[in-house]
Formats: sequence, structure tokens, C-alpha cells
Amino acid sequence: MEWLNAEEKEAWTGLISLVLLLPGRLEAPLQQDAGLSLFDYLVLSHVSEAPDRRMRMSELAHLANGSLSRLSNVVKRFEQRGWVVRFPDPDDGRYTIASLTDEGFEVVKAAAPTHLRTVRQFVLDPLTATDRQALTRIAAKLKVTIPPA
Amino acid sequence: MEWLNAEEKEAWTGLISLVLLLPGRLEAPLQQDAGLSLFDYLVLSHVSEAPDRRMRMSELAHLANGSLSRLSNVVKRFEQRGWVVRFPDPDDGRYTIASLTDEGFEVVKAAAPTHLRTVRQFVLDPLTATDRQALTRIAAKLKVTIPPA
DNA sequence: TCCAATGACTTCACGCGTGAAGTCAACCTA
DNA sequence: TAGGTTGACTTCACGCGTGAAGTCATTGGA
Repeated sequence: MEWLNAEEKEAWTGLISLVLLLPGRLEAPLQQDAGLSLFDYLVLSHVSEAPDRRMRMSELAHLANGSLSRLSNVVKRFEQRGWVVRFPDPDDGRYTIASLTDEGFEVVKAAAPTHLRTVRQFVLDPLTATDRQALTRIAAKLKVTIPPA
Repeated sequence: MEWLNAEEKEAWTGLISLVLLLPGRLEAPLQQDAGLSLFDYLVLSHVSEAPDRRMRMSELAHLANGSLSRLSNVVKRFEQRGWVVRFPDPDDGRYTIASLTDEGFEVVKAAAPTHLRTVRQFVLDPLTATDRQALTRIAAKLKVTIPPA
């Protein structure tokens, strides 16, 4: 990384470490306790908070920060485990609705406390309120929309 | 994500998006132009900047923010393509040294300008100097060391 | 009314990351 | 100097993500 001044290089190096190491850190406890990946948890968690615990696949993919293809694979596994059912949207057959089963809801409910503790421990607690606001601002500026595919 | 107040939730949501979407954004141009993953590039780039363009595997893994196992697999592929050679450290046979070949050096040199442009476009340019300093500070606070394995 | 276009998925082959188990060199201790 | 220990890798099986290609429902012209 030549051609960056010291300040730029520090920011870049810090960001890269964050982006490469944090997911593993946040995922380990989930994987251990519930056999879920971080993305798995985000998906389940978002459906569980939706009205009637159901949501269109495309909206869910966007909320969970993943591609539709990735979500489709994940939801297929969930369906095989009985955590979710899929059916075409009655209002427009082009959409698919993913609906959380009671069993699926139990899975999120069981995983949530552990996950929340992890998030606090590794992300929220080490930061001051000022840091958290700066993080929000920075993330918004760097936010990118999901590509097609 | 219940049980977080609004400020915490914003920070967490922003961070998660960053962490899940940025790698893909940064990697796409590298993959397109040079057939390299982001981690591939970091590895090559760090060896290329080391004295004599060689470095111990464990040090390289740490610099590139990856596990030794991951690095070992990557370097094996590099070796098959003739970009790197490996040999035991003459000073201490327990270490392995990875050494960049001329061909490997050409690969990094060719990929660097594109990558640098990507980093500026998606990370550095959207941020003010204040943002970048805040990012450095935040990343330092969230920094975690690589786990064993 | 038909058919091309659009867009929401789904599938599959390929390549990569993970983590457990194995190998090996140097060190330590009796 | 033998045997145990440590730590630096390496390997492999497994599961997951990617992106291209395919399917299908709906829409908007001609």
C-alpha cells in the first residue's frame, strides 16, 4: 500500500482488519451455541421481527446484506430443517415469501441472548457514545447498495 | 436486534453492513482485472514490501489478517502458479519463508494501481480527514488478535 | 391477443475458508 | 542424550458463497 499518506494508510489498515477479522469473532459464539452463521442469524432475526414473521425474499436479502442467491441457498437449508416455509406471494406470484415456523422462532429466540452479549462485548462496549455516532456516520458514507446477481 | 437503544442499533447496523458488503466491493475489481481475491492481494502486497521480498508465513498471516491455515492454502496456489517459493528458514527450521518470485512481483505491480483506485473510490474519498481519524481510532478499539487454529 | 421484456427467484459447478488432525524442528529437562 | 513439549506450519473433508444460466409470473407494447 504505497501511495497513501500515513493518515490514509492507518484508516485503511484499520478498516481492513475490522472487515476481515470481526465477522469471525462475531460468528464463533453463534456457531458454537446454535450452529448458525452470522448471516443465518441475521436472516432469521429479520424475519422474526417482520409482521406475521414473514417477508419477501428480496426484501430479506437486502436487510440481511446478502445477495438473493446467497439467501436462496440459506433459506433452502432452513426449509429442510423446518425453520421456514416458502410460498409464492398471493398478491404477485413473482415474489416468494419466506415465513418463519414456530420451530424457527424458537431457534432465534434461543440464539439471541448469546449473540447480543457478543455484540456488546466486541462492538458496543469498547466504544464511547461519540465513537458509536462516528461509526454510524462513517458506515452511512461508505454504504453501498447490493449489486445485481 | 431488540434490547439495543436507537443509537446502539444504528451503529451496529451500520457496522454489519460495512463488514458484510465492503469486502465484495473491494474485491470485485481485483477479481476482474487480476483474478485475485482481496486476501490474495494483501498477501502478495505484504511480501512484496518486505526486505528481499520474503517473509515468514506466520508474520505474513498476521499482517494479512488471516489464519495460518488460510495463508498456507493461498500460498500453495501461488507456488503452483510460480508466484512464490517456500523454504524452511535457515535460521530456524520451524519457520517457513515465503519468497516472491519476479513473476509474482509483476502480478502485484500490475494489480496495485487498480486496487488503489478502488480503495480511494470506496473508502478514502467518501470520508473527511476527521472521519478517517475516527475510523482509525474505532478500528483500534475493536481490534482483535487472530485466534489460534 | 400475443410476445418480448423485466425482474424475482432457483440451481449448479467451482473455488475457497475452516478447524481438526498430522508432521516436523527446536527447545527443555532430567 | 533421550523423551516430552511447544509451536509453526500443512493437509483434508466439509460446508458455504459466487455468478452464470435457467425458470417462471407479470407487464407493456404492437
